[in-house]
Amino acid sequence: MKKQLPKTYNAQKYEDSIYKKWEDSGLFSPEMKKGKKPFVISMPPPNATGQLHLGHASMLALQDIMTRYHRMKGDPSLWLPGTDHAAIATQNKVEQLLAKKGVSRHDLGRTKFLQEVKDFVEDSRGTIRNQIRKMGSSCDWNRERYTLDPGLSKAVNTVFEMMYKDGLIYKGDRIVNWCPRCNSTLADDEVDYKDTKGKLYWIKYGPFVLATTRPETKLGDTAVAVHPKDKRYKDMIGKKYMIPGVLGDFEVTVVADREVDPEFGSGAVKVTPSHSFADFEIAQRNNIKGKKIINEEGRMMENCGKYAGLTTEECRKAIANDMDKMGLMEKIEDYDHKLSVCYRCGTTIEPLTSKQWFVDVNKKCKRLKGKSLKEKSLEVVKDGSIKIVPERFNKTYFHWMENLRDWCISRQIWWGHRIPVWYCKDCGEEHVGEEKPGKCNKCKHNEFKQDPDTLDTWFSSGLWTFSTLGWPDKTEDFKYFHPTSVMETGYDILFFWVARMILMTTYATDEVPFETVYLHGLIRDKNGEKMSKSKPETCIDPLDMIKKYGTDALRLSMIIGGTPGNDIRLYEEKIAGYRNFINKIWNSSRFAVMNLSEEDLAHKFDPKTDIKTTMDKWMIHRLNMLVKRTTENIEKYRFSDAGSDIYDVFWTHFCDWYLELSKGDFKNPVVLKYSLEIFLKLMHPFIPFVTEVIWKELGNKTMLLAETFPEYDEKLKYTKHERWMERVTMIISEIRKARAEVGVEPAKKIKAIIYSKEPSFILEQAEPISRMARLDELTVEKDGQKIKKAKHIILPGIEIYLPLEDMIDADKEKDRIKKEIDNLKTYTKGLKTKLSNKGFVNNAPPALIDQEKMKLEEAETKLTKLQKEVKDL
RNA sequence: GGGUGCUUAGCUCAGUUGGUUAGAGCGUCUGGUUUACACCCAGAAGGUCGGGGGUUCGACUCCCUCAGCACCCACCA
Repeated sequence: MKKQLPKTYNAQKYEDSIYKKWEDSGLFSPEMKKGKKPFVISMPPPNATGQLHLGHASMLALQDIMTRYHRMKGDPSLWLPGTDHAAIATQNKVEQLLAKKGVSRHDLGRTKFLQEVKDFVEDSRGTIRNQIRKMGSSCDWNRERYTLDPGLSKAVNTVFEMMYKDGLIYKGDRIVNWCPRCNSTLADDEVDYKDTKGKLYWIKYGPFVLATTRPETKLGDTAVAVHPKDKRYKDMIGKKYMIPGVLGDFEVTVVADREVDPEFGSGAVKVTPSHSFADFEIAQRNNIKGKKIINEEGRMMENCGKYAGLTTEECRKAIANDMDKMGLMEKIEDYDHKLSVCYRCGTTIEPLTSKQWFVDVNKKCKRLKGKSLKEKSLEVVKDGSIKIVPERFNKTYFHWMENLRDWCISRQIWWGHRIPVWYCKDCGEEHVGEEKPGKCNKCKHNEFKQDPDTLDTWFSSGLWTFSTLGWPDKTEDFKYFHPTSVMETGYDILFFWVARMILMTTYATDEVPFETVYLHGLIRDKNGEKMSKSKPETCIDPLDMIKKYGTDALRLSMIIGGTPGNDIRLYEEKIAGYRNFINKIWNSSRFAVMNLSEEDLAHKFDPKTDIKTTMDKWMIHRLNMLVKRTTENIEKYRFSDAGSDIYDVFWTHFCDWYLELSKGDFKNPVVLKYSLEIFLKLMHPFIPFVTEVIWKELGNKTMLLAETFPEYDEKLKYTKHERWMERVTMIISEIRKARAEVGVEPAKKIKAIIYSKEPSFILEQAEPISRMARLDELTVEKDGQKIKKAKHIILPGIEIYLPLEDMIDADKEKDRIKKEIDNLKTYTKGLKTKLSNKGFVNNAPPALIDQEKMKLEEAETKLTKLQKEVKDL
C-alpha cells in the first residue's frame, strides 16, 4: 500500500513538534572539534520585554540560514541566543505600568522597584524565547545568556575596572544630553532630531545685537563669541562687557572662535557653556567658565531669581516678554530648526553640565599598544580584520568613528548594571571593583556608598560576543568560539551596537568580536513606510502570519527580494505567494510518495547505476549546477539570489518539466526521490520545517537538520543531454503555442511532423512530446516535403508541421508571418552591422563573435524559409 | 551643509567584473480537472531600463550632470 499525503500542507500541524524534536536532539549544540574552525553567530539579543516583531523575524531567518548551512556543511556551528535587559526601555515600560496604578518608582524605592522590574522581565523573557523558537531558530539554548546574568555582570565590572585603571574611564563635569523625563543622560547617538517650527529672537545685547532660539539661556551666558576674522568685532575680542539683562547687568567676555559663522545672524553668538554643546566647546577652547541655570528636571534653578522653578519653555515666554518690556527685543522671526529629543520617549533634551562617567576614546593606551580606542576601532576595519557587508557601510562607520566624542556611560536610572565604584563615607575616596572594598585605601575607614548610577545599556551589550562565552574566565568556549564569524544585524544599529562591540572587544580581549558584519535592511510596509502599530492596515505581525501561512512562508517572504543593506517591503500577498510555493513543494513530494514503492524508499541511490535516461541526466545536471550556484550565493551572503534560484529551478524545471515529462515511459522513481532529496537539502536552511517534514515522509530515519549539504560533482555534468532536453521542451512549447494561436481545442489530439537533422533524440522522446503537446501521431524524419495547409514552426535545425487543414486561416497566417519577417529583418540587420563593424570584430571576445555569427545564420535561414512560405500561401 | 541608497512591465523587485531581441512574482487577458497541486496547469498581452550628455566596437550596467524619492550624519546660535 502506497502512502497518501494530504492535499495541502498545514504548517501549523507540524511546526511545533518538529522544533521540539530538533531541540531535544541536542543538535543545536555544536561539538567542539579541535583543529576545525567553527562557525559562530552571537544572536543580537532582543529586549527581554519585547514582543517578536518583523525586525527580529528577519534577523532570525537570516541567521538561521547561515547557521543551518554551516551545520550541514559540517562546521561546528554555534548560534548563541540571549536577551538584553534594555535599561531605559525596560525601566520606562515598568514605570508606565506603575503609573497606571498611580505609583512612581520613587514611591517604591530602589529595591522594591527593581524587584518589580525583575518580575516583569521574568514573565516577558519567556515570551520572546518561545517566539524565537516559532521562527525555527536553530540556536543553542543550552548557552542562552542574559545581559544581567552573574557571569555577564562580572564581565561588565571587569572591563570597567580595566578601563578605569588604564585611565580610559573618568568622571568629569561635562556637558551631556539630559532627558528630563527619563531623568537620565543619553549618549549622543541616543538623541533623535525632530523638525520643529520655532522662533529666532533678535535681542539687544549690550554693544551687540544677536540672534538666539533660546532667550532663557541668557541667564547662563558668560561670553560672546565672534569669528576671529570678523572685522565688525575685531577690536572687541578679549574685552569684557557688562550686558543689561532681565535680572540686572552681567559680565561677558568676547572670544574669537573659528566655529562661529559670520554669515549667520549678526555674526556674534552668545555663549551658554553649561547648556549647549557648541558653547561648551567654545568655552573650553577659550578657557571660559560656565554657569548652570537649568536643573535635571528641566526647570530653572534657584539662581534664576523670579524665574526659578519655571520650565525652560515657560521661562522662555516670560523672559521674552520681559525683555520686550525693557526694550531689549529687536525682533522675532519664525525659524525652523531641529529639536533634539530623547529616542526613547520623545521628550526635549536639555543639554546640561553634570558630573558623569565617561569613556575617553582618544586617550592612547598601553593595552592597545599605544593606540586609542578610536584608533584601534578604525584600524580593524581598515585592515580588513573585520569585513562589512555591504561594503559601503565602511564609509559610514569610519565617519562616525572618526567623529566620536567621549562616551557618557553613566545613567541615572535604576535598572541595569550598577557602576562598580565605591566611595568612602568618611573621606570620599573612590574605589573601583565588583565587591565592596574592606577598608578605604586612604583613611582606612570601612563604610562605603556605591555610586547610585547604572551603566549605559550598550556598555554591557558591547561585550556580548565574549561575555556570553564566559570571559573573563579562560573558558574552553571563549577559546574555541571567539572571535565569532558573523554579526548579522540591521544597519540601524551599526553605531549603537556594532561600533561599540568593536571598540569594547578589541580593548578587552585583543581580538575582533567578529570577522564579518552583515547588515540587513529594514522591513517596511507596502508603501515603503516604517511599519507601526498605529497603521494596522499595513502593519504585519509575524506571529499572525506564522499562524496563517506558516513560518517557512514568512521566512522566504523576508529573504527573497532583499539585498544586503537595502530595505524590503513586506505585505500579506507576498507571504501568501511563498505559502503557495511551500505547498508546491509539498505536492510534488506528495506525487513522489505516491509513486514510490517500499523498495524505492529503501533504495540507496548510486549515480553510477541509477542515472539511466536522457531525462535523468538532464535533471541531475541541472540540480548539480544549482548546487554550485546555491553554495556560492550563500557564501557570498546573497540569500535572496540563492532563494529565488532554488524557487525557480524547483518550480519550473523540476515540477513543470521534469515531473511532467517523466510521467510516462521514462519514469524513474529512484532519480525522482534522489532529486527531491537534494532539493530538500538545498532548501532546508531557508525553509526548515516543510523540508524536515517531507524528509521524514520519504522514509528517512535521520533528521534533515543533520544531513550533509550537497556538493557540486564534476562527474555529474551532462551538458549534451541538457541541450537535447532543451530542444524537447522547446518543441513542446512551440506546438502548444501554435495550438493556442490556431485555436485548437485543448483536449483535441493532433498530428505533427518534425524534420530534424538529428531525428534520433527527438524520436527517443516521442512519448513525452506527444503526451505533453497532445499529439496522436508524431512523425520524425531527417528531411521531407513541405506540407500544405499546416501550421509551420521553424526552430534552429528543426521544422515542425501541424497539418491542421481548414483550421488554418491563410490571411491571418500571412499577417503573422509578415510581422515575423519584419522583426527578423531588423534583427539580422542589427547583427550584420555589428559583425561588419571592425571595432567589434577586433575587440570583442572570439566566443562572442562566433555566437553572434551563429545567431545571424539561424535568423537568416529562418528568414528565407518564411519568405518562401509567405509566397506560397 | 556633508554623505549614502533608490528610480527597470500596472504593482513589488532581480539583472554579480559592460556583450541575451531586458527577466521573475503578483495583477490583467484567453483557455483548461490531464498519474501531485485551482495555494494548480497551458498560453498571451505589457518596458525607447527617471531626463540629458559623455566614454566605448558595444551601456540597464562605467563617468558627468539634472530631477524626484528615501535614509544617515552635522553644535549654524
